[in-house]
Amino acid sequence: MNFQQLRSVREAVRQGFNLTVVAEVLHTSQPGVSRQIRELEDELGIQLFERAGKRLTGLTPPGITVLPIIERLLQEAENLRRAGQDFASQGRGTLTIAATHSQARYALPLAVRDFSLAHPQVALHLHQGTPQQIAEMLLAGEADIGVATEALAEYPGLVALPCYQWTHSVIVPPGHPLAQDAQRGAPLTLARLAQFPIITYEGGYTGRSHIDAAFARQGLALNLVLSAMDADVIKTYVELGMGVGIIAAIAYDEQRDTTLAAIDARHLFASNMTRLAVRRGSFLRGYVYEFIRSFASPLTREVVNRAMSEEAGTGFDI
Amino acid sequence: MNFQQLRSVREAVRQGFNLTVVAEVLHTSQPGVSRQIRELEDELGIQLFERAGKRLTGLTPPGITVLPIIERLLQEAENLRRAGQDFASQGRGTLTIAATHSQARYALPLAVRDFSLAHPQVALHLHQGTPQQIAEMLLAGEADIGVATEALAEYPGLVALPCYQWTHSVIVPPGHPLAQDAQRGAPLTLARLAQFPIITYEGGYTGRSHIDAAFARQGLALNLVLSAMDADVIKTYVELGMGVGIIAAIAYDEQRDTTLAAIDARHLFASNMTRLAVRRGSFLRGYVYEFIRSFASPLTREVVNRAMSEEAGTGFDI
DNA sequence: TATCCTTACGGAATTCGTAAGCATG
DNA sequence: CATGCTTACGAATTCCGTAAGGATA
Repeated sequence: MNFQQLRSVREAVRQGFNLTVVAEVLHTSQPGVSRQIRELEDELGIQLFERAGKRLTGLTPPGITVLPIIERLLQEAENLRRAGQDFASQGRGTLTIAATHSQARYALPLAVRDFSLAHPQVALHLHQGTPQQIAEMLLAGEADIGVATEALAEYPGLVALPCYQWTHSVIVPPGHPLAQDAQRGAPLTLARLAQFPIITYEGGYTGRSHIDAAFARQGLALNLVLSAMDADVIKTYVELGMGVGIIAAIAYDEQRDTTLAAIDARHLFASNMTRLAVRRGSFLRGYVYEFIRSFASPLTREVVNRAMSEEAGTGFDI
Repeated sequence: MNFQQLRSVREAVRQGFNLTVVAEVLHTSQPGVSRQIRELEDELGIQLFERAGKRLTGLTPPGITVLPIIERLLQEAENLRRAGQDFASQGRGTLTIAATHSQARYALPLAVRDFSLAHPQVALHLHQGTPQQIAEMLLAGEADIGVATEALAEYPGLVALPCYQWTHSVIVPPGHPLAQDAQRGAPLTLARLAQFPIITYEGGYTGRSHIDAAFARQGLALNLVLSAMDADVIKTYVELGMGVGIIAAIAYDEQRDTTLAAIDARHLFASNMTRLAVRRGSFLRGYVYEFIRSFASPLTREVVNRAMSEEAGTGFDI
């Protein structure tokens, strides 16, 4: 039994049982892969793959049982290598953060700047994507840390840690009827909001689910004129007068956004929990803990380790 | 990175950093072991072992961090092999049970007989030892299942499952004053018991702790004339009139033990919980689950799996 | 001085890629 | 007939054990 055999099996499953592709991915020859798999099957005494003639078509029941063990083995091997690097490279290394636009733009900058000052030797990579893409990157080991408000807590392969809570704000051009309401001290209601065309986040992004839920609960129709993946785009169209924006409160900056007025809307929509996730079972290099800590100070090394060793919870957004 | 390197490191720690011994244990040459370790250190880029001159003296901090990862890797490799055997050998195989004398003699026989009838292809091994030895055997992978009343729940590396509760009985020769008390209907008390020389289990065995605790709680001195590791020995000396025996109630059989009288003592001593333990993270072959089930029917495969995936509890005897 | 680890070296075994063969959609 | 897996074979590499060397308790 050796690691190359295990890699071949794992990759064969990932690549849809096409050994030619596996060989390319593993930078080796196709007969080599074929042999690795056969040798492992022989040593274990079981067929791992269903075969239609010569082609592999899927996993056998033993293969299904054994695959998780193989994946754990390979992950631990990866952990070993990382642990080595962590000690050997005295701070040098790479930190890959996968985040949604909102997080990358409004929540992460301070922590990222501080980290990069404290660890000039660490190359930072900031990837953007949907919450689902972020989760996939973490699971594939392509990112060390994921940050998003949605979805992360629903993957059992990930450990999602609550970072901070935030609420929505409504943004309008100055002089907009809603701005006048606010100046008169009239509290904003969903019914009033429903009278205007709305611009907000794409479905599945940045607390959009809570917006839909609030309108649905009161039986109101959301007159959505435009949806976008980030607050900057939303702001632009609100400035153009296309409608009323609903964005994360943290995305509005009074100093900078002088062409817009913000109205607090925390009483209208359920609050959101932004979570930071890592892959369950990963070895985290020392500076990864430090980044997490500087992003969300309650998340000490101990807290993170405890969460990682706990059983996968039910995990849904608050 | 390969498994032989990992085995060498693990064994070096286990054998007290003596590579000559490691080589013997691994059936290879000493320079081979030396090289395996050096190569792994080179590949990981860190020293795993402290060296005084040429001799290894202990683990470095990186070594301490990395050792648990190595142990997990090797255990998963073992799991993989076992899973293979489980499918390949269609029922054939080996089941090693480590138990205390009491369990082997009084609790296990029925389950063992049933199992051996149901699985004639499985070679059964019944090892006897102290609870500590049983735990060590499980941790070392030398036994599949451990059964004991003491200690097992205190090892975080083990998963201990409660099987059944039992209490103590007092045994005396017929005609003994205590037997006469019982015939008159006078309930047995600790104070009365303290008037006689006592024969019971060795410290650390079969509920002995609860016996000591009961006497201590009432400020009574236990007049221990003899202690033994198993009920059969105790019975023998009670028959000889050397003293009053305190044994597990299950160890007295009215049919067989005609030369002795038993007096229920469940009201005097805290009841005991016999536990079955397996190593945390082990792959259990199908028939292992079946044996567990037949020994303690509430312990279904699902119950066992759930317990194994739970976090290590505080774990002390009830 | 006995124990224990490292280095050096040569033979053996393993490993791997290329080329050819064969089955299947 | 193109795709995809297996078999065959030879070269290169790796692996491992023996023998010798050196440091330490």
